[in-house]
Amino acid sequence: MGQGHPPTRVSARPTLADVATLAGVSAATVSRALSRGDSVRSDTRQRVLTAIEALDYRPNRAARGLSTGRSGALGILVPDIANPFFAELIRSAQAGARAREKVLLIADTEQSPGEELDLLESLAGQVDGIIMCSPGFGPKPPRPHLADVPMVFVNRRVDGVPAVVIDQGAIVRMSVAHLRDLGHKRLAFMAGPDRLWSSQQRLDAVRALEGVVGLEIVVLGPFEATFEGGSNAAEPLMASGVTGVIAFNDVMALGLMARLTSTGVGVPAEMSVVGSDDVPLAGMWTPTLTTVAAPVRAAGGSAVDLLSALIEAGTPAARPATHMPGSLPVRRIELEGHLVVRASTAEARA
Amino acid sequence: MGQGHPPTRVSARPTLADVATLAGVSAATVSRALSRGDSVRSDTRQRVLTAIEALDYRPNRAARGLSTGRSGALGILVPDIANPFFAELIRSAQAGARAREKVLLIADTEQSPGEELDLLESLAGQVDGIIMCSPGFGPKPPRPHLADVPMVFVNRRVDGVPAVVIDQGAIVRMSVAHLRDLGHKRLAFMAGPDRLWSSQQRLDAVRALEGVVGLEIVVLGPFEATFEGGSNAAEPLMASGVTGVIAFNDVMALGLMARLTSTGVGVPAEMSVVGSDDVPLAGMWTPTLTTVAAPVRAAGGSAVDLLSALIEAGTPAARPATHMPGSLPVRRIELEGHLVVRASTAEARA
DNA sequence: CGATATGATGCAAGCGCTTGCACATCGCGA
DNA sequence: TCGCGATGTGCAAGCGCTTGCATCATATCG
Repeated sequence: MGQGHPPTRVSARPTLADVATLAGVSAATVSRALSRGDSVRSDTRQRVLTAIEALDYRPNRAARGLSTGRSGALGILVPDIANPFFAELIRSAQAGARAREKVLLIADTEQSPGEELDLLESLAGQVDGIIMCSPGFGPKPPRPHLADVPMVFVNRRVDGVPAVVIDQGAIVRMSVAHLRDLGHKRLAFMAGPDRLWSSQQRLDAVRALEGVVGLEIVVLGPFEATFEGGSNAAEPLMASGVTGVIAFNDVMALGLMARLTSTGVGVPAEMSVVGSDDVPLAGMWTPTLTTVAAPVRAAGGSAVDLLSALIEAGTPAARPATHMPGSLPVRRIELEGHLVVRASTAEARA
Repeated sequence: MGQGHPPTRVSARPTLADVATLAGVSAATVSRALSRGDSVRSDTRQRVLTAIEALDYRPNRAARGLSTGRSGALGILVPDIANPFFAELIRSAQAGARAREKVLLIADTEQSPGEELDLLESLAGQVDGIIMCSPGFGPKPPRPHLADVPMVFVNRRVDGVPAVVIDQGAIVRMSVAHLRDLGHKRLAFMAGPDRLWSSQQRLDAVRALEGVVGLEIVVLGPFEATFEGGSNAAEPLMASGVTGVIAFNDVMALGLMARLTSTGVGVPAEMSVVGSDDVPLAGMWTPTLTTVAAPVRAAGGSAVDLLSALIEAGTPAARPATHMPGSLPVRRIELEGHLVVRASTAEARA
């Protein structure tokens, strides 16, 4: 390509130049009218806009990208698309991206840490910034050239990397308060995998609560953050002699309830169960699950906002905060969930 | 951008030219070594490859795209990312895309037909081809300029548009055969939404089966293809007096079972239930669900294959089959699922 | 009323790559 | 020995856009 067609433009898509011609201005003006609408007289812009409309012109992203050095794409790395939590996160991120006329590249690590690095690298080459929802590898992005692409974490706090986090302590406190209000005295906390930041945070919150609220909390686990993991918790749970349990997330709670029910333990009659996230299934299960709804949509949107700000600022996330103090965007957004009371919790037996 | 830096290249990413210099050849040669490896002497290519390695060079997609007119991206339009069926489809499509060094742009219509058109249009501008899994609008892509981008449908048959379909008749036949083998004489078929191609196909298959296999099949519905939709089918189902039911998909089957169980109807003791798709949840439910597993991974992979072939052929899907007969790629791929027997089906009561 | 600051527009270069064509080189048969 | 087709490389144009600078028209001031 790139060679001299004899000037037989058949019916190719219109270009900037076509618009310019029709509007009677130069390509530069059209370009400016499109980007920073200022610096073009408003009647000129009007003419340009009309021409664009008339030709049904749409800018060529590749050309723009080549010129600006930005692809107009954002990447998001998740551990599992099928997980409703991440599916929802993706949706909201996508909505945010669309609103900014950017596209979202989704990479699914399928829970594999090895894959994760690979994907991260290949993403890094194609996008202007990355939203990391995958909790896989250690605290620092390993390969040096990755440091060049702005990045924000979701539900993971790493020194100096901007993040959107859901307040894990609040989740625990809400759950505990709910159960306490129902008269439960002895509670269990079903821990998720140690490697998850959110899991550690919850544990910390639990520990901070032990004793001080006049009830006993026993920690079970860790268990895998899956349906199966939840099932596996049933036995130790029953052995612990508590009347209420707080699960690390809904899927585990569901697994737990399934096992409980099938072994003849009544929920909530004999055991109250609280989940976390409020996945759609939580409202469909029998019994429906009391849970702390995660502000997922907000999280996705915020992540995109934050990332965009970072990109705008041309800040490769790791730049030392020496120069231009104060000019950096917010580097951390904290969100809070809310309790959704359903049928899996009830008053403690007298 | 695009302006004369005083030649102070700081530490920008290496370009083709850098590689060329290091390898002692021209940029053209490097380019050729990278694309069609023939037409370059093998020792030359070796030198080029070494240089690439040394510089950790990676081609700039925008530049390539601008030059070739191809973005190297594929689009996939799904009605719901969170639906495990589509999540899996996306995964396999993504794997296929990756293998071809292409990226996958995912668009989620969130079940809204209006949104769908919008998304389709905006996708069309950014990708080389589209995989349509969303069953929304009528038989023909509406806007004319969409006809320019190659497209393949999944589980939807449209005149002249290439497609990957899962044999719906086979699903019905397997399910029926299974129940018949268990001694059931009167069966119900729980229909999905009329607008779905797959739903219509199943209905046709059911009708074709009525009578001929010596059993009675009553058709219920249509119901929405959701958990709730399944629940709603419980009442008419019990009224129909059958002993076995074939649900349009797993999610509906699960909804049905939940309602059945909660109203005291034993599954499978009093009612055998067969689903379709084999979503992960099917194996976790109580009781576990007998279902016809859909060859989803194969479908995703095939869709990418088919689409790539189409793109390669430069065939905008609608070109009349006049010239170059036989040179067109396969236009339809048919896949078959298989029965997974679990605990939701049992022998008919004597 | 001429000099000057200001804002709007055009010019043209260049982003990093692909590719048609021209050219050099080689081996071969005549 | 020369001519000739292959074969392998290089040249340079151009993909559609952005943007620094020059230019020009207009508003502002002395």
